[in-house]
Amino acid sequence: MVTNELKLSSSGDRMLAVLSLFTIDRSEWTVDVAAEELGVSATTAYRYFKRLTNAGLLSPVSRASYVLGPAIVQMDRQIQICDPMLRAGRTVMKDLIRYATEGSVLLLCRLFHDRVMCVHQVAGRGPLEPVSFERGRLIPLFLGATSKIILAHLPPRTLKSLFMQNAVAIADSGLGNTWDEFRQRLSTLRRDGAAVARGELDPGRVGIAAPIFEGHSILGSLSFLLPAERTDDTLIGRLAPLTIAGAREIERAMSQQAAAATASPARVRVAR
Amino acid sequence: MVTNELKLSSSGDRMLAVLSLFTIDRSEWTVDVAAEELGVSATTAYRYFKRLTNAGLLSPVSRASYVLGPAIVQMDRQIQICDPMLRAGRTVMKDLIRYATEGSVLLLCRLFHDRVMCVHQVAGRGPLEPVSFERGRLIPLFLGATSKIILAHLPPRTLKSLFMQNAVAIADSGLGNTWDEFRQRLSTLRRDGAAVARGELDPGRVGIAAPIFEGHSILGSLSFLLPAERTDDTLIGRLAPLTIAGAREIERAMSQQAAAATASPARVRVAR
DNA sequence: CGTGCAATTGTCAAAATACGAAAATAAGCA
DNA sequence: TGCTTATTTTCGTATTTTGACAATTGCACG
Repeated sequence: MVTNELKLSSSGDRMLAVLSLFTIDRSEWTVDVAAEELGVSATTAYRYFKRLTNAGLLSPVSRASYVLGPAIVQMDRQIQICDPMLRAGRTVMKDLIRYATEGSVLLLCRLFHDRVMCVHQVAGRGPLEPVSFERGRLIPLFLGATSKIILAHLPPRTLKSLFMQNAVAIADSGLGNTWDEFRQRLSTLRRDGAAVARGELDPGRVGIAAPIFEGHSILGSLSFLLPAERTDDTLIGRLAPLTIAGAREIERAMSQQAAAATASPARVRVAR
Repeated sequence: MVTNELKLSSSGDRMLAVLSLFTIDRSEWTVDVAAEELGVSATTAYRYFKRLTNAGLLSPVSRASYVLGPAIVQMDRQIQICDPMLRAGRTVMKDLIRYATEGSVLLLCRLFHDRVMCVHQVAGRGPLEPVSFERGRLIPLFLGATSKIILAHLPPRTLKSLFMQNAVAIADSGLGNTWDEFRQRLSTLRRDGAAVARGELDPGRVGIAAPIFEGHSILGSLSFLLPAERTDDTLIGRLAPLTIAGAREIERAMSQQAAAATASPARVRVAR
């Protein structure tokens, strides 16, 4: 029988697996239940929880339950302040949003395992319909411009195995029914330099996404989300090059940061 | 010789200690340097980094460096959405901020080890001077109204050991020069139900803080930060009871949440 | 202010694995 | 292509981890 549980060979991995139990749907765990879920004894589960609590990654709440802890909030702040892509992206995005029509949003996203995560979001002028793809949320690699342009730049062997395991999802999202079709579509995306998708994630929105690289490997993407009713091909034709240019700017800013960091050891000046 | 390094007896703890290497001042680490800092072999450090990277807690960046990873952003979102105190606090704070003068801020803070962390912040109307105590940031237990009101409600034995180890910091922050004075001041704070401090963290601000409990143990505090020039005793006299009432509301909302969660297993309904 | 029940922390020997050193690969870079 | 640096493997040994059980703590409830 094939299980889709991750094979965890070492004890350290098992302890970290505790963290992945905590999801939005199940945000509180008791030690007992977690022990059962993980397939370890209660004693061991208590040990894991204690360590994670000491590290601040978990925090006890009333009556024997635990939730994710404050160290996460702290580290998130650190990422906000220090993460190279986020730092570079923030500046560029603040600038770029001015070109957007009312009700638009800019997203900065990042590849994470086999999905894509939004790490920053800048809203434009005007009333804003809610964006379902908010900061911290994961979406599949096959849905939306944001994801597709990242997908298109994954290494061939990764693509092959993704295709094998997700043929249905891939067909559903219009990326082709055969491996050859799939390869073809992605190749086109790469040539165009940007992906455009209509209403794949949020019904009322059009997405335009450009890839962000570090060296030769794909890191994430920068995308415009525009209100569908006010978006035609002319607008897309104008904003696509802008998005691509923005992505290049982010890359440039990142490599400059990296160079500066090498010259004098990486220190960001901030109030502590 | 006394070292102030944490004694880490187990391997799991050592692995988690990797995470605490990452600070705002040193947000990028190479495996080699981290290995040296942790006092483990390079091989072991590679193992730790690999595990943490698999869990998404770290993320490689160019040229052999690592930074905190995307799982943290994801978990932070989860906390934003699910954390009982944050959920309860958000609602109450949005309401409460209306009572504040221009340029005010409301903070929701939480005890974390021997410090206090801001977990949520709501700005009032009007131009806002920067608040140094922003979300995710830690401050000592002895500085500012926010901290002092939490300190005042720690269990006696904790207070005793805190006093022993921080006599200087405590004296500096006006909490007393002797154990008896210290006890006296804290007792007064407890009786008042709220702490008031002027310019202890940000020079131009006055803080009014009320404690938030869960059961009998102190969890955190709710505080108003007001612009000092527009704040007199009359205003403080009005806002202090409001702050206290807000804290009680948060407690009530939390216990209601907990009750609801027990009735039907804890699930928060959110778009995924 | 006990009493009882659940939560949590020791104890200990067997079993698993983490450890470091050195060698082997892989990955940039010129 | 070579060269340097980063990362993974290998392997025998020492250390930890693990789980069953016992002991203890800590609330909640009367």
